[in-house]
Amino acid sequence: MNPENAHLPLVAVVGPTASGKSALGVWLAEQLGGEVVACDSTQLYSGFDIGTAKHALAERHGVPHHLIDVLAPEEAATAGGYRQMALAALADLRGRARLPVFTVGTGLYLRALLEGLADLPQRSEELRERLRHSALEHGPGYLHRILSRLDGEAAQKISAGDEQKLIRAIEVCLLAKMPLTELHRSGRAPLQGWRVLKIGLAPGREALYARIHARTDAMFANGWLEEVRSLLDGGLPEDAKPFDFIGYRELREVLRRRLTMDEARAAIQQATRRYAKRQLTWFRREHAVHWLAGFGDDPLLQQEALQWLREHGVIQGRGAEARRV
RNA sequence: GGACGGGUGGGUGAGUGGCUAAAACCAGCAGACUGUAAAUCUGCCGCUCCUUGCGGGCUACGGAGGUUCGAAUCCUCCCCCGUCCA
Repeated sequence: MNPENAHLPLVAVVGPTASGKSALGVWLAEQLGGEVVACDSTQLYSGFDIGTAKHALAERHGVPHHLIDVLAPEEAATAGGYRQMALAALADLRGRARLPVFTVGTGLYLRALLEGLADLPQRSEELRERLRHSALEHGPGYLHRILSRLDGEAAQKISAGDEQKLIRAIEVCLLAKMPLTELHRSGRAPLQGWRVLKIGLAPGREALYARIHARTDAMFANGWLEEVRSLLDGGLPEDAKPFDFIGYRELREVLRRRLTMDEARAAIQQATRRYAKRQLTWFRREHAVHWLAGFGDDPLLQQEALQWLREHGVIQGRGAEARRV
């Protein structure tokens, strides 16, 4: 087999927020000669550090991290864009014979990378604006009726209340001049040349929630509010995409004096709990995940993870040897 | 001590005689999701039984009685909370 196409191992650590994905990712990378690749829609943005739980340099233990701080706050993250960047990162790692260790919070992005995306038109802000406008004029149900006409099958799958998904579906149909369903049928291009090993972190619900609460408090103590203040003082528009992220929107409201710190804290903890739940729902459906019950910073769990990877052909201090696997 | 106002399901809070296991919202649980995904959306949400049905039973609107064919809704007394007057 020619090395360019050899199936090299790729590790993906999935799990809900605050389950210790980064800690496990760094540790595994250290043990196995790898580098961390973040798969997180929020860590993509530079400047938004505390609330997105980016590892500080010291916590990275010298392990290179990729796909963190690669977008300016004014830019828009998308699944397709992430896929492109991740493919580039993978090519780089392959060239240097390093093991990629993905830390995955955004399930959609991982799926976009591994399974590919159908070849669909990109979003068009102008078209979306027009659709939103006529939706307002014609009242509820309008977008759903439009989609039914363009693509009945897609309309059945999307709830009439889900404006965001309806708009994307309509947008695709109009721009491609073809039903979305048909475009989906033409298939996607899955990732080639990598053998994916997924490890899932599944701490108990109560313990996870407790961590979420504690982490929120720690973020507050680390000057999260100050970070938000300086982002806004630096001239960033209040409606920049990252201000939609959990915590950033609440702290923006604190600075506008529409929320007290205590209210913000409670709202953030709650939103984070719900987010973790949605992640769990998504990851439960992910195929072939090796689930470990606990947190990623637990040494015992780390050993288990390492053991499992070894059993599956990931070789310590890999590099040239791994190519022979 | 007196005068009002109020006590409703985990929370807020609608409901002033039957259409009410009780609006709405929140929380919670479950789920969907191929380019906004830390987003967006959907379902369930007192207990229980079965032949899982716009099905049956039980419990529920501070407490105890009462009126009524029927009460969260009306009456009586009691308890508690708030405001005001002494």
